[in-house]
Amino acid sequence: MAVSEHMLQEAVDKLKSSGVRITPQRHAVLEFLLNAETHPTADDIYKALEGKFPNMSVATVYNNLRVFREIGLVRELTYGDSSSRFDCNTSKHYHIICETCGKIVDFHYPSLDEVESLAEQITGFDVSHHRMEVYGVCQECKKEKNQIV
Amino acid sequence: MAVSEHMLQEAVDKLKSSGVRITPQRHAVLEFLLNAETHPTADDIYKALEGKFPNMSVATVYNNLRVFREIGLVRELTYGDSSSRFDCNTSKHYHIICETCGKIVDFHYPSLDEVESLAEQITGFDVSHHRMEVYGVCQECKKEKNQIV
DNA sequence: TATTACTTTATAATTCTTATAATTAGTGTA
DNA sequence: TACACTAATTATAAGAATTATAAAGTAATA
Repeated sequence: MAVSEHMLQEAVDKLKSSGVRITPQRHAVLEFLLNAETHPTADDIYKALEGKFPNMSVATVYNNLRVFREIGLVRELTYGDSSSRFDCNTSKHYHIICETCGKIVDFHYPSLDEVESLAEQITGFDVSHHRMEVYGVCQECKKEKNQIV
Repeated sequence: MAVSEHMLQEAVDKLKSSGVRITPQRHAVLEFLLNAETHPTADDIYKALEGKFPNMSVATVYNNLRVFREIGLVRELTYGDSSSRFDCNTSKHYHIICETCGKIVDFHYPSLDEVESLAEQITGFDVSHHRMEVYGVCQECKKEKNQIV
């Protein structure tokens, strides 16, 4: 129970007010996501909940993630070669990704409103949001590299 | 021949100096990418070159795109639900994407070196680069929306 | 020209995600 | 609480994008 019950309750309320039923599976996926330190894939979630719900289908995980995303409880992060990762976007933040081990670390920075407004002026789009990721090599992988050399 | 022969030659030289053979298929993929106004998918490229190379395999397109990417001639852009798109990253720029029709438009902005150096300080990563996309609705789709209403 | 290593081709396999249909189970109301 | 309505879950299959494999072809080099 790393995360406050409050946040979970808030999320459940948001689902209810959107007419979404609270099933045990759905509740478990939501709880897992809120407590996740990492940014899990659908399969991570599936594997984590297999013990509690031996009959659960992968489709259920995907269905629920889609519902959460549509309501705005969850952000879907898509990167190069692997599967999507899911993140509870409670606070605005960016991600920095290790090119060696794939680790994703949160990283706060004042939101780039300036970029959005400039893009709007240049392109004539109605801007809704933006995404940004920084790539590099994390400290652990740097150490390993040095040891090999 | 929208793109200067110079750029193509430069790219070919870069491949040669990396020990990569210049085959007709490889040359064609490269040329197509350099001339592309859009940001094509692997399948776009495959379809475009089918006429010239009736026996070409999709795997060849993927193989060559991987080679180009590894050498740094091409950037792979991954978005939500569809396939990767490929972009010759000759000049640093960002993309703005229409949430309605999926169109991708280039968009120049002073590179955010500040973000990179801050991220480096906070996280201890060795930063190599970053990506950013702005999302919104393009002018054409805005017009259509208004007409429907 | 012969050899070697790299490429292409054709095909199969993998992986991630979505669709389908039947069954199960929440939720509001009497 | 029981009922009925509808949504959600399950199991399975299908789909799409990408990668792996092995055989055949081809460029580069001596």
